[in-house]
Amino acid sequence: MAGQRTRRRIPEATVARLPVYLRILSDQFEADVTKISSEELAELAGVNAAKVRKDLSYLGSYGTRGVGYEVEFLVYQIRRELGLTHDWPVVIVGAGNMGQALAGYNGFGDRGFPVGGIVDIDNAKVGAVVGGVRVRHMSELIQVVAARNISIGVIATPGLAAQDAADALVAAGVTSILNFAPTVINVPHDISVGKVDLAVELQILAYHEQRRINAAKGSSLVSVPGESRRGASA
Amino acid sequence: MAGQRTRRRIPEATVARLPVYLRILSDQFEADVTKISSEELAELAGVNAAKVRKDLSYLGSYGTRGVGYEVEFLVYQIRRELGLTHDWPVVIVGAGNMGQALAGYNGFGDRGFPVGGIVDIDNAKVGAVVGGVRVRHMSELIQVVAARNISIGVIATPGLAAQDAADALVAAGVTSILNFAPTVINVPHDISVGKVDLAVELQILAYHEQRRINAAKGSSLVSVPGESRRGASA
DNA sequence: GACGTCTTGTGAAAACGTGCACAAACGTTC
DNA sequence: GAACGTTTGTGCACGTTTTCACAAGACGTC
Repeated sequence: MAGQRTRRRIPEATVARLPVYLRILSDQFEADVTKISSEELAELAGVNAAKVRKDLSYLGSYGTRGVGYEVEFLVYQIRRELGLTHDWPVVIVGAGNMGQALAGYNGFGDRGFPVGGIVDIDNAKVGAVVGGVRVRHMSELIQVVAARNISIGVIATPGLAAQDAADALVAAGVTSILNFAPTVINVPHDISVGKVDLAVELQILAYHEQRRINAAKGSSLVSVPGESRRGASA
Repeated sequence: MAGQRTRRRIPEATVARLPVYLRILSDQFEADVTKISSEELAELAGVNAAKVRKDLSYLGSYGTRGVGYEVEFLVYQIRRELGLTHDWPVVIVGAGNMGQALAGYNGFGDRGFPVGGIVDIDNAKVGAVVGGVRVRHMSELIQVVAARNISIGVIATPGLAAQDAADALVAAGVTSILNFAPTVINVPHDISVGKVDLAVELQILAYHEQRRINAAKGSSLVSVPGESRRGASA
């Protein structure tokens, strides 16, 4: 417990996997499992055991050789490293189809990201209540952000409005943005951006389907080469 | 056009960026732009120009030195490579919050992925119409898939039901799965899986926020190190 | 307390992805 | 038709990520 500073840099690829481990470990803890080996965790996460060990080693040496990792302790350490020891309220920009779905999605608040506000530029949508939160007008964004000290914004607007939404979020003081709009947004270099693009994901799958078909056509002799499960994030 | 077979293997990282280029190029085409340089496309896509050129070179030598790329032709080539010359109907498993939002989201059908069916295990949900499609019972999945020759399935169930949904999809003959449930699913090696996990994306952002805070605390002297915009594909 | 079994933690190698830098190719102008 | 400015296509070096392989440490047993 030597109040250690987070000075080591965790590779981005590892950061993207830690949430997956965290969820699995939390589930195991719920199921009264008290310890787990890298092998078991790897199996559940669908990755290689060596990768799990290297990933966890960035957090520190929290395992016990010959035994494994203590589930509860690991959960705590990952949560601490990811900054999940407290809630991070988010503000959603755009109260359309997508924005409403996100606001109504419990998996958000349940995992420490309560919807602290939702705004839309369309007056017709203002006032409606989705997911227990009243939709406010875009012009009030800065107040919404300030009121709950929000640092994460979610863009759920149509593609054309995404850049304006990003600009407004940055102006309001948000420093991390999760973009659901099908547009590349431009932000200052010190703002973190995550992207979720449904069409892109489907098009990647289409490519694999296409290859499958081409492969089958190319030679009916060879057994299907086949793609394996792709990784996360991104 | 020497009916060239797609025998070269395109790196996964490139495949993930092609849809982004495609969208930008389509927009440019709509705006009557006829040619574009790697520099311009890179700027719009938020990536390095050399990367754009290398990515496009996997499709073939379709640029003209000293000039750039012909937008319309590039659009055609990328669409061909990604297998987007025809529609890929998808079946959605789970008609809850998320499933309904997805079914109602036009960006799906608009981009060549019409909702060919939606199923749920809950009889109370069967019969409802979302996004113009009637919800059918899970037990009819195989007929739904067969009827429209569907090869892509979308899992929009709660986490606990995701593995069952995946098994059912595979049994029904689907070969690509996009998983929105917060669970790692196990599938045969010749099935492609894409994953979209909102909580994971938010947790990655939380990590960056956390680091920002730690950095600021660590030394008030040093200027903010700051994370830059992260890549695609969640 | 020595031995055997188990599992971590980590160097080092291999694979993969990125970015620089420049020759080759194109269009234009004189 | 030569000279020039432009932009592609790609070899090469670099950085990151993955995987292997194994020494070091923990536990249980005799």
